[in-house]
Amino acid sequence: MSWTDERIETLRKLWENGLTASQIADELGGVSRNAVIGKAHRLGLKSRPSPVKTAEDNSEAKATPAKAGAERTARPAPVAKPAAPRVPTPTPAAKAAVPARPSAPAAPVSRTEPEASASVAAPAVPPAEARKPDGPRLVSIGPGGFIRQGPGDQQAPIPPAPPRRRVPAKPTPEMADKTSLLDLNDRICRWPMGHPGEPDFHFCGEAVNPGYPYCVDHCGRAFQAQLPRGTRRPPPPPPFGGPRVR
DNA sequence: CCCTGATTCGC
DNA sequence: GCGAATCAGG
Repeated sequence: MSWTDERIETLRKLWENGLTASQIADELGGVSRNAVIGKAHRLGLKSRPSPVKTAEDNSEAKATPAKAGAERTARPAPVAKPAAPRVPTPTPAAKAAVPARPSAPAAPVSRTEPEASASVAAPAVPPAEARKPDGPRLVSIGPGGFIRQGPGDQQAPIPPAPPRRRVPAKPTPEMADKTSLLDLNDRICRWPMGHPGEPDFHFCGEAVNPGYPYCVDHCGRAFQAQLPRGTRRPPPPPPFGGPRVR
């Protein structure tokens, strides 16, 4: 597959949005993570916190001859590589294929800049009960606070891990008016609707509550007032009948 | 092991 | 220019 203007633009956007190279590769489809990184560098997009130390800010680096030899300026032994066509690992099925990883330690929030980052970054996926805006019951009672549910009361089953998509997301008619990952900017609500990987996964798309990454409605869901100190929260139901009383 | 981005270098 | 191979840190 070639780098059309469109694909390059997508790459740019996603890269600057803080998505990982793998995610971008998935999104584009037909390219590898390496291809994305390579292209990004060629485009001059580089520089994002890399796990690998680039700058030799170590003063000892110069002072250590042995280390200097291992430096990548001169590659030691390129050597002949016989037949080692790297097996591209067909489909590691049990991987999450989310556009914006919920678990995101990669939370792009901290990627760009501590300050203005909050608005641009893809958000962590909100608590499960909040993902269904039309759901009747709210279980969250505030930041970090959740009412324990009884055993028979569980609601979110196991999210089956969708396989990684190696094919470009086809714009379907019914998705035409939905807000896709690519449509996100700091002015529209990025509240996820549905689950990443589902065919109709999209984002809210309303105008944001100024200063927040969500619209007014979803700000209300994302940022719930803390209960006053000393407020007793309803005790969780004892598991399986609770402790024996004697 | 998995992931990440960076770099090199044959094509 | 492209991207697989490789490196190196987390």
